[in-house]
Amino acid sequence: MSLVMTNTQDQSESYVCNPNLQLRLGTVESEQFALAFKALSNPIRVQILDLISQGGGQICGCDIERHFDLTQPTISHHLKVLRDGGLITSEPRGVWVTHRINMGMLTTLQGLLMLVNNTKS
Amino acid sequence: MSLVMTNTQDQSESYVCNPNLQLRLGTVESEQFALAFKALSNPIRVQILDLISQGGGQICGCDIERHFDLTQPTISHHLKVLRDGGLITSEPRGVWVTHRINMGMLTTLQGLLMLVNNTKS
DNA sequence: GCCTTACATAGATAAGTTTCGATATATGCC
DNA sequence: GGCATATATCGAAACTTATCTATGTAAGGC
Repeated sequence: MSLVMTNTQDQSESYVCNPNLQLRLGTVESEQFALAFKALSNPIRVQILDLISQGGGQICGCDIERHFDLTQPTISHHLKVLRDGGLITSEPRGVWVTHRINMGMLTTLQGLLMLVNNTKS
Repeated sequence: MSLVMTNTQDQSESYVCNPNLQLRLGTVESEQFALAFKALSNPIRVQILDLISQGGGQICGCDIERHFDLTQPTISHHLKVLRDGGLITSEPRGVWVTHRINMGMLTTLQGLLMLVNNTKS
C-alpha cells in the first residue's frame, strides 16, 4: 500500500488513502458480535466459561461459586451476562440450574476472528 | 452428569455437584484475554477491525473515519483501545499513522475459543 | 517560517458495569 | 404446611466507558 492518494478524481472532496474498504458487517451484526465479546470482556467470566466447558457440558452454580471470592448474586449476574451474550444456556433442574456452552455461538465468534485474521499482505 | 452429590466424604463441608473442575486459566492470563475481548466488545470497534483487516494489512485513520458518524477523537480513542488490547499495531508514516492486524493475538483468541468449545458430552 | 492536515490528549458528561447486602422465589424434603 | 437450599432480583455505591468540544503536537508542502 502506498499512502499517496489513490482516487485523484475526487481530490477536492476528501483525501482517501485506501478507497476500496467496505463495511462488511452491518450494524445489527456487529452489535451481536460486540454483545458476545462483551460477555468475554471480564476475567471472571472468562474463567467461568472455562469451568463450564470442563463440566461435561453441564455444571451448576455452586460448582462455580467455589472457585471465586465473590458473592452468589455476583456470580449469578456474570452467568446472566454470559447467557445474554449467547455464550451459554441455562436450564433449571430441580433446585439447581445447569449451565452449558453454546457451541454454535463459540463457532460463530471463531469465524469472525478468522475473517479478520485473514489479512492479505 | 447426575446432580446427586458425588463427593460424599466431604458432605459436611459443602455440597459439590461436580468436584473435578479446575481453573485452567490463571488470573493474569484471564485478565489478558478479558482485555483483548473488551477491545472487541463494542460494535464500532468490531467494524473498525473488519476495515483494518481489508486494508492489505495497513490503513490510515482517515480511511476509518469516513465510514462512521463519529468525531476524529472518538475514532482515535477506539483505535487506542484496540491497540491496548493487543489486536492491532500502529505505526507513524509521515503525517499518517498506519494500522495493521496483530495476527498473533487473533490466533491466541481463536485458541481460547477452541479450548472452551471443545465440550465433552 | 507558516499553513494545512492527521492524529493525540484533556476535560466534561451521560450512560453502563461490577459488586455488595438485603430480599424474593421456587424446589424438594420432612 | 414448614424449613432448608439454590438461584434471581432489587437498589445502591464505586468505578469504567463512550462521546463530545476544545486544544495540543508534529509532519509535509509552499
